Amino acid sequence: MLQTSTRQLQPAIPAGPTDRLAPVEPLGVNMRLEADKPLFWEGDKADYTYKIISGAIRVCKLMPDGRRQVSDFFLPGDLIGFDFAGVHNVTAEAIVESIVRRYPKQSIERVVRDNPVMARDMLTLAYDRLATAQVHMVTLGRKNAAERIASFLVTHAHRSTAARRPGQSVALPMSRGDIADHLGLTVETVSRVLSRLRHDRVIDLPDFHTVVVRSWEALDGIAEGGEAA
Amino acid sequence: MLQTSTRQLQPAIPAGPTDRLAPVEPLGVNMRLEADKPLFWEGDKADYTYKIISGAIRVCKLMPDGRRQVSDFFLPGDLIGFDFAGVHNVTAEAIVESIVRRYPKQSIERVVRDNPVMARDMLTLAYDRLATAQVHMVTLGRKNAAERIASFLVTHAHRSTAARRPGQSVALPMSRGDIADHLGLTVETVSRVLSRLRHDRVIDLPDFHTVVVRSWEALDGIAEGGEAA
DNA sequence: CGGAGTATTGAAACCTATCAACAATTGTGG
DNA sequence: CCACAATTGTTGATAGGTTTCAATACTCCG
Repeated sequence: MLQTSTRQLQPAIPAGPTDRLAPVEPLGVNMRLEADKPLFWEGDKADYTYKIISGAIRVCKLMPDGRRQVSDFFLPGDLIGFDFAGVHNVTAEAIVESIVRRYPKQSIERVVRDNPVMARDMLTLAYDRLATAQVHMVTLGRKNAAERIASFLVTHAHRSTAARRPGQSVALPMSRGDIADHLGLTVETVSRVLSRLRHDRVIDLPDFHTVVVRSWEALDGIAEGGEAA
Repeated sequence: MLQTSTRQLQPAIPAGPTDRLAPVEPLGVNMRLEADKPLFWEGDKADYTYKIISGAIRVCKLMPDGRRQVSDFFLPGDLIGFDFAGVHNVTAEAIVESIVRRYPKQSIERVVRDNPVMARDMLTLAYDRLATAQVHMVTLGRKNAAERIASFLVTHAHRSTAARRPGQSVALPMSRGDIADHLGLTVETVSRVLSRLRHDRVIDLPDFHTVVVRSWEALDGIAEGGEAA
């Protein structure tokens, strides 16, 4: 289960104009994280919040018998670990070698307390996350394998790539297993559906970690169950 | 698909000691909602936030072809509709005849802006919701039918009932269809699993809307995949 | 009492998981 | 640099759990 790869992603969002952490930026410390190394574990005391500078992070929960659910993937510019309960309720791990900037939660909370605009921003961020989770619950609860994969590709592309033109290449830093655990499928099913999408000329798969989208319309249609899945 | 029942739930949480809305309480207006009537629709402008006084609310999303995912159920004392994006991203409907107290979102935002404690409370609330969603994603993505039903019963009981003793009766205001759409199953599967749990002496089903838990240990075990599901 | 809606139960079909084999890739060390 | 091992991904055959289709029972109300 260990990856020893050293492939690395370039930051898609350099710093972001809407950097909500500007006031605490000087308190941040950059950290380098090797592939598959944890940023924090579920149950850990939540003393820090992190901003992803480069790389990619997966956030997941484990069942006692090892079954895993990846709630979400995070890319450069994203903030994670902002758990207000004092304890992380998910585990965060690097997918590839990543750089994250760590901020003391205490200082963030202070800014939230002193700065109403910041407080509102943080609330907006929290509700954005919740909205994302609600959309993903539809995927997990009501979509078939093809619809799940198509939804994932569209969503992930939307987050990681600005353009959306035919032939657009989308980086998939995560493994098939990560995708499977995100979508409630097995690696075999993920692989089969991707192969079928390639066979149907919807996508190309130049290598394991790249998807070239040939038809966004087809992908959108499949994602929402509009056409033959 | 219409329920015409008039059964009604008594408030389990009368007002709550941790009533976060105390400062805006006077601005609230009570509303009565018939069973199956919407409180708001996905896409509606989010001008109000609501506190459930009595009854039960389901929050859901619909796919174009009618497939439905119920993200969560809410009971007396709960706050809903606190979408900061300005637009509701889910639909909320009464399950049974309910009383909800409506607050202008504007006034809540003002309190959040002026009162740091309130801001922090709202953030905590938002992250509690996110944590709940993350737990439910494990259920949707990685559990089988029996584990899903058991998880739901344990979670719902935890929210609606203080006690947790053998023979404890738990009210299920929602229909089998609501439960199915919450757990990513069909009504038939929900019915079958409940029948099986009754046959296995884990629960009793005196009527459609009541579950008597005979063994919490068994239910907990099944929920986490600990024993034969 | 009757009718509509809801819930239960059964049989068959289907989608995805499981098991298994193989291919491709990556990393290691001679 | 190449051979080898380990990991990851793909593809095939089969099995199994849940859905689908169908029939019946049960409630709630008019």
